[in-house]
Amino acid sequence: MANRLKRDFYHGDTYKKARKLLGKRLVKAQNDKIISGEIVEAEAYFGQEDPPSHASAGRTRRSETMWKNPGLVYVYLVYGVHYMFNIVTEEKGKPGAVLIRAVEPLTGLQLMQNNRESRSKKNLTNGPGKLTQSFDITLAENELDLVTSDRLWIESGEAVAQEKIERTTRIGVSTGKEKKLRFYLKGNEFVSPG
DNA sequence: GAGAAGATCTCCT
DNA sequence: GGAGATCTTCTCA
Repeated sequence: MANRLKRDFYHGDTYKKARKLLGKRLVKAQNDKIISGEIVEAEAYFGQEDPPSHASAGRTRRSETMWKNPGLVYVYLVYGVHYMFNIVTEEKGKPGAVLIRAVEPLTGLQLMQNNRESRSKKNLTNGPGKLTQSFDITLAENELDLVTSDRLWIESGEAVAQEKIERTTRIGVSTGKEKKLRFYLKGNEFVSPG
């Protein structure tokens, strides 16, 4: 836990944070066991000027977390089936978040397979709905603070070379498709199929 | 209080 | 490659 990212990492431009989160380690404590994975894919979501972002509709009960302190976790349910895991960025009072779309499993493989009822390793975390299942992230984790929580946090990992980062348009959104706000590690097999 | 839509995954053909 | 699952949240009456 020594390498845990501090508040100032999350504070600031969402676009840059999405890119910088690649290569970092997402860590979850579950029943005294540790689950962790390297972030290999992320997307940036802004505020009012970004149609697919929940924040574009204004401050509502669901999206209120995006206006709160950077470093908080924003979790919500899509299609009544899958949880999405986001990290709040920007300063307090300004909406912004980074959606974690995929991670590469590092530790706790057994737990992940139990949480997802045993699939192939590659299928555990190569998509936003899958990784929340593997990490056992639900609405109960909404508004957790990654800086102070003792069950969910992010650690710094190996530095990622600029040329290994690919930038494309976001996936699964119906508006604002033209913006290239999705980042992923080139060639990594745990990046979502899209 | 009812109706519609959604930042996805899985199974089936 | 396509549809169904399944429920929270928001909008409008």
